[in-house]
Amino acid sequence: MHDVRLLRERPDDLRDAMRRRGALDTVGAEIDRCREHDREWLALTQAVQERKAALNASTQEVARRKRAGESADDLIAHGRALGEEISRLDLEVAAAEQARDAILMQLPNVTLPDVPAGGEDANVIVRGWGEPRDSAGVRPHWEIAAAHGLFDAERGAKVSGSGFVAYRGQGARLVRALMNFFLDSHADLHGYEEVWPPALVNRASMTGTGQLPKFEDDAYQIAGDDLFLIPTAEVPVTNLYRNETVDAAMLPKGFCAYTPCFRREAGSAGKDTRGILRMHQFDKVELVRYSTPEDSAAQLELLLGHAEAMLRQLGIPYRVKLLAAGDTGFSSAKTYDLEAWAPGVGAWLEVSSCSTFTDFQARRANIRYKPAPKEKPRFVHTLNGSGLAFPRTIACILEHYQQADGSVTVPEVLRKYVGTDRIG
RNA sequence: GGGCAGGUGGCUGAGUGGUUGAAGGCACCGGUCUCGAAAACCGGCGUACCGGCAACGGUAUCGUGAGUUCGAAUCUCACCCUGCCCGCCA
Repeated sequence: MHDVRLLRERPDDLRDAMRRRGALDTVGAEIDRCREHDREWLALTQAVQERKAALNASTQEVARRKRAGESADDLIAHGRALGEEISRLDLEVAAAEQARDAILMQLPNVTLPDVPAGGEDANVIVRGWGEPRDSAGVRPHWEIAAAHGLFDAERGAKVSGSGFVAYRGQGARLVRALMNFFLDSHADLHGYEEVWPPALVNRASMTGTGQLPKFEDDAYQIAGDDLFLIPTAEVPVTNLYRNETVDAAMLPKGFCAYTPCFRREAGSAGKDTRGILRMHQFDKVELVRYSTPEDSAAQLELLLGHAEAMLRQLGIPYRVKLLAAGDTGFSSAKTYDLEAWAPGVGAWLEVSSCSTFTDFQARRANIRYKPAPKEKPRFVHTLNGSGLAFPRTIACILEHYQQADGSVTVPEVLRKYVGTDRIG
């Protein structure tokens, strides 16, 4: 959610931000309508406040006269008429405000100056790490998994539907190993506080981080209880401090959390659907950071480094991609994707997405901090990134560490968690 | 899920439908006093929005939303949350 003042005072900056995302064609007219609603809201607000002041004065006079034992019938009639007018105006104010905010809530965040304008063609590979393995002779992860019984897509589909798998045997063990390895690393080495949050959240939380109202169709909703299955731990963890003013001494603050993630993936049928690359339910360890506005750019690099460390520890080659404005998510101001090399499918797989949301989420969720005891509270900046998403990491491990005999060498750092140095 | 009791400012805690944005206390800030501090005393002390260069003025705000009324913290309804008891459950 943007500050209304951006709309009111610097509409050209807002328009320019939408242009860099390639979204001006679709939202340009909306911005104009939004400004019109705002002007209307302002005029109506002033009109209704004037009448409320008059009514309050009249009411005081009624009270005074009653105490004095005088008649106030004329004022009461006057008040009744004013009250009716106020009721009408109040409805109009609310309508204008709602129309304005409905548009404002649907406008994506303004990207930072160092984010390239344009669509995905303008994405920039910032750096790479490791030697991508030659694809020749490397089987895709689903074949390896099938050979060793690591996950069961057929029965997952029977139990739940397509897009769900049951990890089994060493596959299930690998999931648990990743969970422990990631959480141990972030909590013990990178200084994050470990959180085990709720996996069902309410509407206010989903709105706070930007999933609602625009992307309601992407989320699973619980029938009968206005609750949603979380699409990422970002939602419950960022919303931990919703409607709070945090202690400035707490910043910067990092949380790491393992959760399953649930996504309807409406509209993405057929894309990357082989194996476990795109699931309705998957596991992820998420990193969430709160920072001051001044510090958030540096915090994003720090966060990115923590996610990268996981791939380095696992020994999986990857590259860092800075997303162009048009490819950057709705709430994000700047996003780096971490793409790991999967030689079996011959593709770079997005295993992490690290973003700064500036004050976009904090404004929606009303998360503030007091810079100094006497100063006014300011919105914090929120950041988050995967550290890492499990299924694609598993795909990369199975393919990168695949041996000629079809077995898979377990990455050094995972051996104590998996309990073996070889799968299959 | 059923029953009971509650939700008031940073905290605590009053509040007969009519100068209640809200007593009192604590905390906090400024001042007097003091070598300094404490105590005492005096004064100040929420937030958001609108108008104004500003001083300041206005509107809203007592869990949330609706309603009754000239006027609601106070009355009505719904919902949310907290505590306790019962039931159920890992």
